Amino acid sequence: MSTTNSKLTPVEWEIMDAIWRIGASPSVRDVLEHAYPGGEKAYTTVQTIMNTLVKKDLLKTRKIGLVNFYTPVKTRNDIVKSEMKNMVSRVFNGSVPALANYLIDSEDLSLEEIQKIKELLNKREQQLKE
Amino acid sequence: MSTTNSKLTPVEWEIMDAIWRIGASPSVRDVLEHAYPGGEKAYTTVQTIMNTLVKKDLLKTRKIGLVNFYTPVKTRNDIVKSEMKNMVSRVFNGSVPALANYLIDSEDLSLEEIQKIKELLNKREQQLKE
DNA sequence: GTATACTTACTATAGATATAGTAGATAACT
DNA sequence: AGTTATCTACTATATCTATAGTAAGTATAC
Repeated sequence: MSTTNSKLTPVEWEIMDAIWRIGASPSVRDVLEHAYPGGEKAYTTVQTIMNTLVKKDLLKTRKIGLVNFYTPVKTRNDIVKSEMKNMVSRVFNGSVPALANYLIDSEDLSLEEIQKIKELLNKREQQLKE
Repeated sequence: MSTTNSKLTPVEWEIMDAIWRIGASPSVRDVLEHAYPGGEKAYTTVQTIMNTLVKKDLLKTRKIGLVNFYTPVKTRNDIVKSEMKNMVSRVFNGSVPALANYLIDSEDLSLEEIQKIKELLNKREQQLKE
């Protein structure tokens, strides 16, 4: 329920994404290697960001030996959901069809993509009709 | 073309939205009255934000007498487009159908909404088939 | 024509963001 | 056991965000 809306900054997204992708409880080192294999950020930078994510209640730590392991508190889908909700309410006045309308008009969808989306809609429609 | 991606903060959105709604070249006072009729923010706060929007190239000013009038440089749709592009690439791996899939699964669309969206898709499909 | 109101430009400040360094503890190699 | 690497905790700093105050100029209203 109470999604406790802590918006994620771009870098925080990057790091959360790495953690979700890893799919376990990685250490700072693990995240660093997955997210920035070319050394794009310093170890301590990643560490700091991960700790602010703990503060924001998006990660939990458990220490084993001297190493901290970070576990996501929320699923990616939880966060996506709240970002989308936010977007829809802020930008499309709360209307999903308005968003759909925008997408259909503005992104150039191919015929295949349109087809795919229609199938998804049909499937959903069937589900609803029970 | 070159959307010069300056992300808008929440308050900046609020204010830009007011300006777009007003639909002309409002002054600080105009915006204040439309966006915060209950005096939720100080005049100078709005003024400051509008000036940072000028710095970010989202507004242009023209002074008449001693009053500045602010004109949007971009349409709301321009900004929405770049935010959506951002969202899609960051969150849905660049795939609009993935977003569609998410929406169809997670927001509870009514049968009518589904119907409406299918119509939009059909229309678009027709257009494409020429 | 002086007091009042409104506007701008500039300044201030608390908090967040992004980035990273340093010190001290621990483990690991030789 | 001494050197080296690794990890945490803490600190530092520049920039941005959100908010607003102040000073000084210009109109307006008696």
